[in-house]
Amino acid sequence: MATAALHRTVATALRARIGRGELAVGSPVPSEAELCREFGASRGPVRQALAALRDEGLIGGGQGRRAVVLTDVPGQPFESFQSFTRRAELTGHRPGQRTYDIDRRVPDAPAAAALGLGPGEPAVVLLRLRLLDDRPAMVERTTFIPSVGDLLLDADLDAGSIYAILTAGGVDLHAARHTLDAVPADATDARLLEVTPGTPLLRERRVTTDSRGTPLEWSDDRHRPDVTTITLTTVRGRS
Amino acid sequence: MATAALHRTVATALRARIGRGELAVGSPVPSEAELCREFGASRGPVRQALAALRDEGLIGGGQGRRAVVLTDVPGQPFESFQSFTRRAELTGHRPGQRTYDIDRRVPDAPAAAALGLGPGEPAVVLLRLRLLDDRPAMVERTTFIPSVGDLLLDADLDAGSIYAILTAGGVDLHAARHTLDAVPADATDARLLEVTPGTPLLRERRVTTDSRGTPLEWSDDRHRPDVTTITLTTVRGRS
DNA sequence: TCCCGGTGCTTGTCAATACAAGTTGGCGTA
DNA sequence: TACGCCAACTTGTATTGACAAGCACCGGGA
Repeated sequence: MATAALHRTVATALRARIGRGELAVGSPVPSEAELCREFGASRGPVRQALAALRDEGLIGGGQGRRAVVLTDVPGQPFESFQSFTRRAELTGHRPGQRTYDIDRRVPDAPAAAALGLGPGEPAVVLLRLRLLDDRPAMVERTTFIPSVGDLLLDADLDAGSIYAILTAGGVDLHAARHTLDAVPADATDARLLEVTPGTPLLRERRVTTDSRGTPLEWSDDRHRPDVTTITLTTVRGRS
Repeated sequence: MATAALHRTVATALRARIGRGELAVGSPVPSEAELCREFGASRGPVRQALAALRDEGLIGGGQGRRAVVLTDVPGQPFESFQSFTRRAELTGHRPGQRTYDIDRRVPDAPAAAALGLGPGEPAVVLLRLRLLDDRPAMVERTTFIPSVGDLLLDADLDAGSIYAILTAGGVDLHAARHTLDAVPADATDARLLEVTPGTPLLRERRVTTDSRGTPLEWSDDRHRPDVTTITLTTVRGRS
């Protein structure tokens, strides 16, 4: 962290300017040449930084045209997708949590399958309710492989973000595959989220892997749609 | 299409190899040096191609480590997120559609707001049912700004993909912002999707913009969760 | 046997340069 | 005035070269 890579420095600076409104939505981003002069960099790192912002949907543009600020709302990149706490903070709300159960035991079949565990192999299973400004927002049923989950057994789960605990513990959360659909609230969902059974809930099932493709975590999250929604931006890429 | 850019060529070739299983899941991707030799390219374009696959979640890896194939299922990049037809084809299903209404008129308030239209300004409003293997899958309520929607008024909407018609007509669909939640089926949803009213549906609201940030299209899509789900992959980026 | 360290390979970062391709705006002409 | 063309600017693409940082493996020494 001593001296960050140049392209990260540029990207972070531009993100900050957009966030502060210094670069307003609709206004043009400084040209590559200007950014090169300002940061004393060559075009390589500057273009890397701009490509990152482009992928996040913050800026648009095209060949021959100056890039333009499209929005100042970041479109749920990986970190805020992974961490309820982070997402809440970014949107200006207060996150909370109530842990109902955490235990080391044999997980149910879908979890075992997603994590690639053989029958009878144990895992760390978690049931947690997430709150947004003290209102029930999401029920979290998460299963971790033992080497990851063991980091959580001794931690104070009602204190903060699991994501923060894991990354601080050196866990390499690299990619996640999400499947979204809608389900009626079952009895447990209804009780914890304080809705009537059958209420439509947004379900997000997810498996998170490290950079080698090893599954680390499987989760079945159910959102109260009047409290939390999922927003994301997609950008026309190469293909 | 005469001669594609080199980095696109490399990316497309690698995607194809992964799709065909030639590069199996879990196996290492050829090193940058090998790809340079194979395609007669320098490291720049090769690295650009690998970065694209990394963003799509197809490969993982890290400094000093060979990249590894993570999955052979592409994680809904922009195109397949935008086009029901494309998504269906990629997953091996047969798309269909029934157009119930298309008209030029003043849109409802949410649509007008999303498209930045003043009160009384007209737009092209569409109501369509999408089918997957002849089963009702999704109700599409889409509103286009006039310059875009006019391309559709004369087209045969039951023939193919709107996305294809628009891009062929030179429309610059660049980025989309999606908001996902769950709602109970209303009377129209229930009739078209052949479910009982109140059934939980996955709702996707989306505004698509061009590369300057001008809104082109607003849509409220409701999915039957037992027929279609939304899957996507997120990758830990820079930030 | 186990651990340590070195070595070579691989990816990450950056510079300087060159040309292609597209956009924008202004100038001159019809 | 209106149109078209050209010049300047901007981004896209690609090369070459260089060094840093991390990883995997193998061999030697304790």
